[in-house]
Amino acid sequence: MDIARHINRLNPRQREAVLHTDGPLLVLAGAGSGKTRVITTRVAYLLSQGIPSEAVLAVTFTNKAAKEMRQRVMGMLKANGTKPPLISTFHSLCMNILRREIDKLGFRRDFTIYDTSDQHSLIRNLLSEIRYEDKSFKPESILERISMAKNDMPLPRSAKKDEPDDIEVISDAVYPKYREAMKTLNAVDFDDLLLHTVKLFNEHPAVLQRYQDKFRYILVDEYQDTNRVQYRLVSLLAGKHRNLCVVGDDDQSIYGWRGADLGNILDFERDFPGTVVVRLEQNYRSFGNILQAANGVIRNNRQRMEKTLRTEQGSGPKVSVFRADETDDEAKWVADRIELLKFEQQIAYDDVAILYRANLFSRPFEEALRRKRIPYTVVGGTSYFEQREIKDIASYLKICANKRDDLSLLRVANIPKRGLGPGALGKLFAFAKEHSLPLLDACRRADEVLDLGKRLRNSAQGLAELIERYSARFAQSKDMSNALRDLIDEIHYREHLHDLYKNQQSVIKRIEGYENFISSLAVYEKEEKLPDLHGFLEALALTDMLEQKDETKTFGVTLISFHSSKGLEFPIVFIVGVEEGILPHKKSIHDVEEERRLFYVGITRAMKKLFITHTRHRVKYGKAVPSSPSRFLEELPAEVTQNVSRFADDSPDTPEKAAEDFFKNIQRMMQK
DNA sequence: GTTAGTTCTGTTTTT
DNA sequence: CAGAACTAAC
Repeated sequence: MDIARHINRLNPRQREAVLHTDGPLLVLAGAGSGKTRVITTRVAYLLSQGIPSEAVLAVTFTNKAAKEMRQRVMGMLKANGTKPPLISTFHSLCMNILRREIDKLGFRRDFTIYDTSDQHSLIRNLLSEIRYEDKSFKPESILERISMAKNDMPLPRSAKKDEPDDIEVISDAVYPKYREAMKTLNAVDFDDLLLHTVKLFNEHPAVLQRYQDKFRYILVDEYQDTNRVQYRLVSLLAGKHRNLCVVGDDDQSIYGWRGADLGNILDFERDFPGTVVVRLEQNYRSFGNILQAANGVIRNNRQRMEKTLRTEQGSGPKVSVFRADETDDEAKWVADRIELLKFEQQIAYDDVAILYRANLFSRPFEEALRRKRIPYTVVGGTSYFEQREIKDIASYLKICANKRDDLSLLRVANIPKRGLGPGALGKLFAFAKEHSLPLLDACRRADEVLDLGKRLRNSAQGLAELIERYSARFAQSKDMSNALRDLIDEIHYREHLHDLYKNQQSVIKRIEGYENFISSLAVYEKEEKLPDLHGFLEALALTDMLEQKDETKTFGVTLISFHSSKGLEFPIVFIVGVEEGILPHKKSIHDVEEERRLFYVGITRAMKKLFITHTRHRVKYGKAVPSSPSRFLEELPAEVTQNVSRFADDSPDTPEKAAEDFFKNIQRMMQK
């Protein structure tokens, strides 16, 4: 059979991971050890053993990973026409469970998903409700604390335990109100998707059992990134049949700050007795010197499972370390080097990546590359969904889909201007509260709202009528994209944009934005078997369906953060800004080990040649300040690195030295 | 109800 | 320095 061929090509460890189908299995997959291949082959193998597709579940974090896995599994299965199993992100898995079962928790099945900015505005509303006027609190820090609480993270109580600081007090006050509000709004946030599912399983054992018996074989990718709630979810689901395979690399755990709990992977053996551990340490990606650099660095972490990456490739060139005088020199040097590589070694620009700690460091490199006419793409940045016109239109759809979603109604109530400003809405809102009605109903019954002018009553009723009418039209699920277009026309949204922005260019951009949105609705309708508005809004919240157009092909040199680079590989890698305060970032200094892992992730992206750069002076907010080399540089084994700085010494940064270096530098330039 | 001036802040990111 | 968010004056 076909599958045997795939299995034969694996190394012994990999094969072990594939063939161990029953009972708990922990696969510690080092960087570049062929992890995806193992996972895919394992899934295909399970199916070839006669296990029905429906009994297999693979969970990932991102849609991208899910998609990739799906494609590769399908590629292996295509010959024998087996149905692919469910490969899903944590969130869409929970979404699908809740869509069926959430009424058991007192929500309606037409619930809405709130994204971060929805949460943001809810918090703001709640704060003003408590009449908390102090503006020094950012809603996002409250949100952060709420999210931490939900994910059961030990909250960093103020170091001294005498009295909780203000942000704690206010968060503790807001949290219960937040939960309450979410329930009346019939909305759940991203954390809730997971949390409610766990709650559902805990409170309804029969439901849990149904899913346990359905998914008899479970696989979790990137297990080192799971948080406590995800851990609980997985334990519950796999609790009965215990055929749980988790794959991950504790050394690549770089999401502690958003709740990932390294303990999940470190304690897996303890939590699941009888676990078989497979270590994949054979690396197929990088030359030996790069691996030695990586091993040398990660060795310094205490909290980890011992592993050492090996390769059968040669050692390759040494890791070059360059020290620039300041930010622009660093960028210029990198650009020069890339150009040189291109000419001397016929390297394609696509093979090169520049990695940094924070996105804002991309600027000088963009500039330097542009000056040299070197093509590049910056990965990361603001997402499409943040755009105003998208939010506006999406809010209209949300209120049509879930008539209790006051927040979305609030957002669109005065877009375009209907005279429903804060004053009028406040009165409507008070009325709604008084009669415990959704805001939409309050608008419909605006006649009964005292001290509201006639015009405003008409406005509110008109709005309610509009929403009801389109809601009914969308509910028919026929030709939703045309309905949306009519809605946009009817509210004169285009004209609204013209009023809002005097710059023609940006108006055109935004019109393109919503046109794009409409066509993605059209695409959704065409591709989905049973399209409905909820399905579309889910896809919108849970997938990257809108920004997938240019994902696969990056052009030229790739500029990317360490975090986003995880999982990728490049023949040539530049790691830049490796300085104290940046690579162990000053705000993350409490978890130096995670910062070290970040560096490790960066190093292990490189296949053939790695450059590491740092500067003596960094331009920060317009001013140059002295900057010292990262402590991690000392951890690079000397035998695999070479210093390629103009000044070979590692002298401290005294004025005398600086002058001397300057002089040497001049001399060098004269010799050229 | 807007628009221009002002203050403030400044990691990492996915769902 | 630069972008966001907020305030004060039209």
